[in-house]
Amino acid sequence: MSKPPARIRLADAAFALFDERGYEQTTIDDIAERAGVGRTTFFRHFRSKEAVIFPDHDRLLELIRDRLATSSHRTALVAVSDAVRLVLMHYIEEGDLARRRYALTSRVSALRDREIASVARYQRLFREFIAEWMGDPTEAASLRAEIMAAAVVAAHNHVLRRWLRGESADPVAEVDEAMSEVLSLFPAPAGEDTGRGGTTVVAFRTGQDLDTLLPALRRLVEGGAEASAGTAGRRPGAS
Amino acid sequence: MSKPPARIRLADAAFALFDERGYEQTTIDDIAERAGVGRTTFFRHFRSKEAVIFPDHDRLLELIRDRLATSSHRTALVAVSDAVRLVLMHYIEEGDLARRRYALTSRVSALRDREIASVARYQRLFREFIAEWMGDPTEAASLRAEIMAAAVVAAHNHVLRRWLRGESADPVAEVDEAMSEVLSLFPAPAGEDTGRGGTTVVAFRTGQDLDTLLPALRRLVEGGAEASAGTAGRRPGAS
DNA sequence: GGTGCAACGGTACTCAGTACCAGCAGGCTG
DNA sequence: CAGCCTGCTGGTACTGAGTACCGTTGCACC
Repeated sequence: MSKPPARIRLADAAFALFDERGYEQTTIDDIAERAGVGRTTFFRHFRSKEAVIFPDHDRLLELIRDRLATSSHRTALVAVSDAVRLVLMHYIEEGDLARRRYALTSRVSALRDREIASVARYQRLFREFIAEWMGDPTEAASLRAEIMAAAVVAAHNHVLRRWLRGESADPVAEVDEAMSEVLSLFPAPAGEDTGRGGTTVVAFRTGQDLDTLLPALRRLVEGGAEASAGTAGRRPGAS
Repeated sequence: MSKPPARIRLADAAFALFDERGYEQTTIDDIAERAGVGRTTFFRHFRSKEAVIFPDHDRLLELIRDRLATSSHRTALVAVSDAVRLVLMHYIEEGDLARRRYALTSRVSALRDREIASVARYQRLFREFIAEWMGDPTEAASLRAEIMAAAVVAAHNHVLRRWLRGESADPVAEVDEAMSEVLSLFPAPAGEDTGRGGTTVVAFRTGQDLDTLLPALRRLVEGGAEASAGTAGRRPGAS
């Protein structure tokens, strides 16, 4: 009966004590004592009290960075929505541990804040990747990259939280659905993923009927990418 | 020459010292001493060391809650994109103070994390408002609310940061633009803000030309909201 | 003057996190 | 075997944030 390594014992002890007495009511001394190690050893394995319950976000962040760097997707958004699956997978592999952590972060605001800060780092990575990928330094492109990254992360979090609450039996399928929902929000620029000669229809609402606006539609299609992109940002329904 | 109230003196002293020595290198004792008050008084005015430099998010959150509760906009997203302006306005009114805070949060990760956590609270409020407003408890609606809230906040933050960096002369106009960009991503359900009899065109990409898909388009338009909503999530370009 | 009250200062405490030092087991070399 | 290096460990002492409590001061109002 050889004892498991100190790191494992500390994590187990921490989770157990947090469950028993709550997070704030548990001191590092308590954790170290139950794990049968000295206080110093705790800080040798974990940077802080909060770090005990969180996964290694830095490593995961690096994993994602690599995945993005070597990705060969058609658009930045597809690459990112693919990479975000890594995060979901990581949590799923943790299984019950992830759920216990969720129960804690739901109750303790300090932990919730920390979780949110971690998520923000993923979002930032995505934003930078998208912006770089687009290679378009304009303001509009930068804003678009920001919104895209936020949408991907929000969709991921939504699915993840559903799974953590036990509301989802198949989170992988759900995240696929959620990602295509996000992708559908951001139609790819014309002539990019489809070959030339296709048709791009831009979404809008209008009080006119289809026949009335058909000529304008034809003009847009024939005008190519620039013309259709030019109207994408406006909202004809409001005029 | 009557001294300004202790709260102001403390905040001034804190900002000055943070600039001089850096955030971590400044202790509460330092701040209290420079402000000419006792250490106890510091904690009587601010809950923590971080709280000195942050605005009163709780109050602002309440302001926004009220604004949302009394808003009479056509869609939840419009109401939210309107309410988020309050946040921007608040920062703008702070003027130079907001910029000094930004310089600090950019350097000190603990402060950045705290800022992010605050922003997440706004986002959560927006998400809950949108979800409630939609009154649609389905999974798809819930996901949509989450993404909408994230997009609004991302767009706001983008404009705000530009202004904080001195890259924007007219942030109010910019946030208006950014919000209509967000609104254009989420077309309103049919028959809601436009009267009946209008036409809804759903965005998609296809390899076919306009004439080929025109019949299908007519069927969609005549089929009404359900039919068009049914195709909104798919991506014909991928099939 | 007395009373209530709000803000203040001081002391003492807990606890997270850091720095430093000393011990100890195992492997490797001479 | 002795010497030595290395990785892991425990202990002690310190700094600094945050809390609890208590006594004091200043001020308005009666």
